Amino acid sequence: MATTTSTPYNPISTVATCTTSTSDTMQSHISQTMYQRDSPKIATDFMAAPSSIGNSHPLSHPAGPQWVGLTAHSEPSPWPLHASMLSQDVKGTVIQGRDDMQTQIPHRTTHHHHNQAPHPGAWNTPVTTTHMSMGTTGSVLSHHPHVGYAMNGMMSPVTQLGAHLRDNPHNGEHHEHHDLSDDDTPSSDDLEQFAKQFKQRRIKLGFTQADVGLALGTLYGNVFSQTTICRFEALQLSFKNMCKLKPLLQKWLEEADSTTGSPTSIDKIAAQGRKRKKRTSIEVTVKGALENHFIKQPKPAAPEITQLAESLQLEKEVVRVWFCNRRQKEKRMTPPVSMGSPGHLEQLGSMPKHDSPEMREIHIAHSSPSLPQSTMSLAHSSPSLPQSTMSMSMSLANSSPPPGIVIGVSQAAQ
DNA sequence: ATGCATGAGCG
DNA sequence: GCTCATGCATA
Repeated sequence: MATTTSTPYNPISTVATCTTSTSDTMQSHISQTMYQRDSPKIATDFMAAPSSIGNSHPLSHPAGPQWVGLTAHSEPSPWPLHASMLSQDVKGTVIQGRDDMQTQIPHRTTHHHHNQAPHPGAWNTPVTTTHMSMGTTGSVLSHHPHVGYAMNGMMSPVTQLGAHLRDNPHNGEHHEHHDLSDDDTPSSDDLEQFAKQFKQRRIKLGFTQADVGLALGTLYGNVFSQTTICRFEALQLSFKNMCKLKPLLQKWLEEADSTTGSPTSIDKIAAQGRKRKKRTSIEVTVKGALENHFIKQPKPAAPEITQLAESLQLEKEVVRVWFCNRRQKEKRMTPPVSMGSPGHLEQLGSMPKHDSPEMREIHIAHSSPSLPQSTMSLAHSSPSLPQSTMSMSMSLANSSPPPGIVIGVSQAAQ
């Protein structure tokens, strides 16, 4: 059973095999530790990220219009970071002096993201275009394969990944993005490189992921959590999402780079919390069962979910969410590495990844999907299952591993 | 670093 | 009720 710790939310049944649960308060320390290694003890004491920015130029980005367009696309107005805070049940209120980090990151009140593309899976959407003028104007455009993301400055008009054309609602032909002076849709390669470089610089500059997230908030009004920055670096976001964040991070990097040395003035925005359901801890065995179902049916219907939930003694909602998350995970950009056929991925948002030379070891797999444990362990060690491949092949041949199935990917994490 | 959760948007 | 972007809480 799962440990669903009930909370102000729903008094769950009673299943309580708590494994983890209410005693969470102390955990914060742990995470702190982790972060520290990230940041060599920077000047970020407490809330001060070396904000190069603050004093020098809070928001001066030379290229004003740049992602204004972006924002327009996604969020017309800078969010009002309300300091409204609700008390939360548990939560380390401010933690020890230093790291601060995510302790309590504000989550912007309401609106923020509603920038989804009109159609799912359409990476072609001008996510980051400066001005999207492409509506229908068929801009022809150039898809010259040039990769160029410049650290400082703008990126070259990139082009496109040839892989996701298929989703193109228009027929597979991608057109849009014409090169705008700055970046357009970067290629997966660009993103990967940028992410890597970003991480390096960030660490060198002594910032933690959390610092960056906050800085983005003060700089551009867009606060992000440590989680998001982390995922960006690890390419664990959807392609579209990566594209959206890239310009921001790039900008930040430029700022940070140029203003090294200056102290920060980033202030933390008040954090607030809202009652949030306690995280349900699903047991391994149960997870295995869920994984199994997922392989067979990634999108179970309501009744199916209900049934499953019942048999697993989980709340229906928990199961539903689990599937949602699982599906989402499958769409991540991260390396379905060495996929057999990048071209025909289901629709994943995952990009046509090519194996990156450096990290990742691939394990060929083949365990029968019916083994929860194995599945689990795999899932465990490799956060990113080559699901697409996996699920496909698995579902097709439930026990005969097609050649080239990747099962485990271990990425090098800093 | 990642699991489960929330919520806007959408159909 | 799903997808997506995002994040709290955790391991």
